Amino acid sequence: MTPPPAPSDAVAIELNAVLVALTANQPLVLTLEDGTLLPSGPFATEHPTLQSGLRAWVERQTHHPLGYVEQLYTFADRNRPGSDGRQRIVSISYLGLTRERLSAGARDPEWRSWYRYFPWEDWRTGPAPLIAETILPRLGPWVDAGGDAGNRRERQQRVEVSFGDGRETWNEDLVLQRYELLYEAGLVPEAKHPAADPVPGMPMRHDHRRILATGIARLRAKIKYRPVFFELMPPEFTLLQLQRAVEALAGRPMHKQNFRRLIDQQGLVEPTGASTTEARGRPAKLFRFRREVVLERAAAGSKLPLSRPI
Amino acid sequence: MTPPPAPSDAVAIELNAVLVALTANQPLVLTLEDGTLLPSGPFATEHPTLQSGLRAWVERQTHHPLGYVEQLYTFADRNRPGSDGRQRIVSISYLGLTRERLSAGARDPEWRSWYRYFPWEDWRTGPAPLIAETILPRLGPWVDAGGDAGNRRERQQRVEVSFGDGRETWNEDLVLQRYELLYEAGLVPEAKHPAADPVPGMPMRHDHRRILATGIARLRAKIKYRPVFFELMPPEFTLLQLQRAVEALAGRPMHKQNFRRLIDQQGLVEPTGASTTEARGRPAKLFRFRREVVLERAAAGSKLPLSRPI
DNA sequence: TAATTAATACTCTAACTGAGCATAATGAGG
DNA sequence: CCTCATTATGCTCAGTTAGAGTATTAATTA
Repeated sequence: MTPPPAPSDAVAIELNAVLVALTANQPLVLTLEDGTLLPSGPFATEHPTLQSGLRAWVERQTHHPLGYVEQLYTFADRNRPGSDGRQRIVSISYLGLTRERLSAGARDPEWRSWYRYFPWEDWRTGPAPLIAETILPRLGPWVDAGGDAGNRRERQQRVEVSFGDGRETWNEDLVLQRYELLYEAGLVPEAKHPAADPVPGMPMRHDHRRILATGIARLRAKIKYRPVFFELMPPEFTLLQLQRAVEALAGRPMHKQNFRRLIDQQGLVEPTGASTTEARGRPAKLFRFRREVVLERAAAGSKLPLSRPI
Repeated sequence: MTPPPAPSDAVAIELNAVLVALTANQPLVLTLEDGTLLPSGPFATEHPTLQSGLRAWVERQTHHPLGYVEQLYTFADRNRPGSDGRQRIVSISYLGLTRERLSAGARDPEWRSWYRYFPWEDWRTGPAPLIAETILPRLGPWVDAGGDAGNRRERQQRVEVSFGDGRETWNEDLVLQRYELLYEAGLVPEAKHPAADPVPGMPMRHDHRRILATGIARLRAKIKYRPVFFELMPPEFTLLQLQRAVEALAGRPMHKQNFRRLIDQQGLVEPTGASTTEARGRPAKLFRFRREVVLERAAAGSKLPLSRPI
C-alpha cells in the first residue's frame, strides 16, 4: 500500500504568487504582461524549501522584503487551463504581503487594484451596482437552464448564498465561490463555454484569476482573526488610515468609532506621541503596531459552547 | 520573469492522507505499518485531478466512500525527513472524513485514536496532566537555553501561547504549533537532535506526525464555522452522541444545554420521530442532519465591526 | 420504591456588537 | 475674526450572544 513513489512521467513545479500591497486605499496585486498574469516561475532547484525559493525570487524582483507568506493551494490537474496536457505541471500558489511598492507606474511588473479583476467585490461605498444590474439578471437564465427542478433549486440556492440579494446580505469572504459560480455559468471569458457577453471584470490567462480570488478570500478571512494588515502598513499611521486599509481589503465600510474601540481593546497599537495634520480636520494621533501582541493574538475566538475545563 | 517552467531534475508527486473516522467517542485516523505511517502513495498519472486520484485510491483501500476532502498542505523541502536528498518529492497532503470504519481490528491499515500520537491534546476530562507534569517542566530548560534575553523571552512567550499555563488557558486549535514547538525543543523522537527522554506520545516516520497535526488543527478550526462533523456521524443519532463526537474532535468538554441550544438555533438537525433507549436514562430523541442547511451555512461569522452597507 | 442516569426547559449575567449622539480640534473661506 | 466643513475622539444605549447554573421530566437498575 505504500510503494516508494516513482518519478511520474514529466513533472514541473511552478510557483504562483499573489503579492499584495496597499496604496491610496487601494488593494494592489502584482501583475505581469499587461495585467494578464500573476508572477510565476519555476521552482529553483537549489532552494531547500518552497518558501525560501519564493522569498528569494520575489525579493530579487521587487527589491523589497516579503513580510508575510502563506501557502494557498496546489493544483496538479491534467486539464488545467494553460497546460498542454502532455507535461504535468504542479502549481503551488502563495499569498504574500509586502509593505512597499515597486517603482510607481512601472509597466511590467505592475501593481493593479484587485477590484479591476473583481469589480463586484468592492462594497466600500455600498452594494456594488454591478450585482443587481448585471450579474443577477444574467445568472437567472443559468438557473433556469439547470434541468430538473432539484438542480434548478440548487443553482438558485448557490446564487443566493454567493451573491445574496444584491442589496443587503453579503459575505465578503466568498470571493472564490462567486468567481467559480460565474465561471460555471460561462459569464467570465476564461470559462470553457463563455457566454457571448461576459460580466465586467478583467480576465487573466490560465487560471490566474482563480488563484487571485483564492488569495483575496484567504486574506479577507484571515484579517478577522489575525492582524496581518500589519504587514501592509507604513511604520506610523493614523487610525483612519488603518481603517481605510482594512476596508480596502475587506471591501466593506466600517463603523469608525467601533473600529477604534476594537483596535483599542485588543491593544494592537500604541501612540507614537506625534500627530499629523496632513488631512484637513483635527490632527490625528500617530500610532505604531505593537509587534509583541501578534504572537499573543494567536488565540482565535471560538464558536462552540466550550465550558471551562473541569 | 516568466520562463516556461522547465522540468526539474527528478520530481515525484506523493499524496498523503489524514483519514478521520469516529467510533466510541474516539477520533480515529487510518494508519499503516503498526501505526507509524499515514497512508500515502504516488499520484497515479491517469487521474485528471489530485482529488479524484485521492478518492479513487482511498475508496479502493477502505471500500467506503470518502465524505469530505480538503487539501492540507504541500511540502517540497529538499531536506524533508524521509527524502534521500537526490530526488525531490512533492508531498501533497489531504484531510478526508469518512463515516464508516474499515473492518474492525484490522492490523494494516488500522484505525487508531489520534490521541495516541498527541496525548496532550485530549482535554475532555480536564487539563491533560501531561502538560503540567511533563511538558512544561521540560520546556523550561529549552527556554533558558535560548541565548540572549530577547530570544529567551520569545521562547517563553511561544510556550505560553501554545500551552497556556497548563491549567486554564487553552486553545485547542494550536495543534500544529504545539507539535512544532516540541519538535524544535527536541522533545519528540522525530526531531533532528532529540532529547534522550522525549515527551510521551507515539511518533511516526518521516514527517507524518506533523501532517497529522496539521489535519487535526484544520479540522478543529473548521468545525467552528462549518458543520463538517456531519460526515462522521451515522444517519441517525441523539444529541448527546453528536455532542460526544464534537468533543472528541475538539478535545474539550462542552456545556450540554448550550450545545443543544446552538444546534437548535442553527437548524442543523430535525427529529426523525423515533427515540432510542440504548443508554440507561430517559430515552433520547433521534435526529438526522438537514443537508440543505449546509449550503446556507456557508456564511461565516465576522469579527470586524462591519456597518450595514450605506 | 429509591437511586441513578439522561433529556430537556428555563433563567441569569457579563460581554460583545452595531449604532448613534455629542464634543473637540484643526484649516479654509469669507 | 468668525463660520463652516472636516476629521478625531469620548460616551451611551439597546439587542444579541456566550458561559453558566437551576429545575423538572422520563426512563433504567438495584
